[in-house]
Amino acid sequence: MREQDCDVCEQLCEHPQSICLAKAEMLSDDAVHELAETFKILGDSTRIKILHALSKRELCVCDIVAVVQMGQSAVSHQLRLLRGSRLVKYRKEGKMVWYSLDDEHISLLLSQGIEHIAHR
Amino acid sequence: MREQDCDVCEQLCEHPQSICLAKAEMLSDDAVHELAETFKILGDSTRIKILHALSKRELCVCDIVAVVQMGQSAVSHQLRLLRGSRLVKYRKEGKMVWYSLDDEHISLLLSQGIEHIAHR
DNA sequence: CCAACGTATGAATAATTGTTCATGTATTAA
DNA sequence: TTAATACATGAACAATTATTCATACGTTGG
Repeated sequence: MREQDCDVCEQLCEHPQSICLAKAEMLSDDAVHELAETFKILGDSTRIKILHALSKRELCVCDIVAVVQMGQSAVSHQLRLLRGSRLVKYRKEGKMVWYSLDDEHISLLLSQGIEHIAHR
Repeated sequence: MREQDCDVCEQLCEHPQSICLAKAEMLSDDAVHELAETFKILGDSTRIKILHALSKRELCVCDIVAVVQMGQSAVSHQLRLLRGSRLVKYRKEGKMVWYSLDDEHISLLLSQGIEHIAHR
């Protein structure tokens, strides 16, 4: 989209071209929503601990419980959310369920976040 | 830390070495909290829209209002949160305040997230 | 089959969060 | 100075969320 394609109507403080371009480039509602959902899932201390632990090695649920020091039920609820956002995957082995990060994206997202907070 | 450094006490389903290693590698409470806070801020549709728009160009508040189509007050509140997490920076020019992403990390975080949701 | 273990889930509650409304502050122009 | 504009903020309310408790499910060993 070229800047010229944007209607230019003079109005108070607004900058119509910027607004029009920004609207044109906007992500779809679905994408925005899914993105927000994903980050929302990342936005919890318990889940960050779980993900960070899983970024090093596969763990079964009761190991995760021991690592993050929360109740088994609470951990299971969080794991469900993490599965729902495809941030973790799992495999069953008898009674146990082994969790790991869904792919390397997730590790990258985490490190990117760690870099952000490290930068001051 | 070597695996051998970990106490190995037999216990139900737990894998003491994994647990011990995971605990040793754990992020500090502060880091975990700050990381979670940062992602939590990213985890809202309105703020995603704002950040995505700002990833293309600097915008003043009333442009942002027009782009995300929310009340000025709501946008201001969200901008405050974004400033608080150092996700955006701003400069004043007369009556207007121009916002932009704080640094390239933020863009990367966004694209990383977009890649994640794109991967199905 | 039964009991025990590892994990998942529904309901309830407490805490957190987003938006709106009303109002406040800072800057500019008249 | 006054009025208008651009933006920020406090309080209140509705909506969402995390944890706990109780219980259910699925697998294994006896």
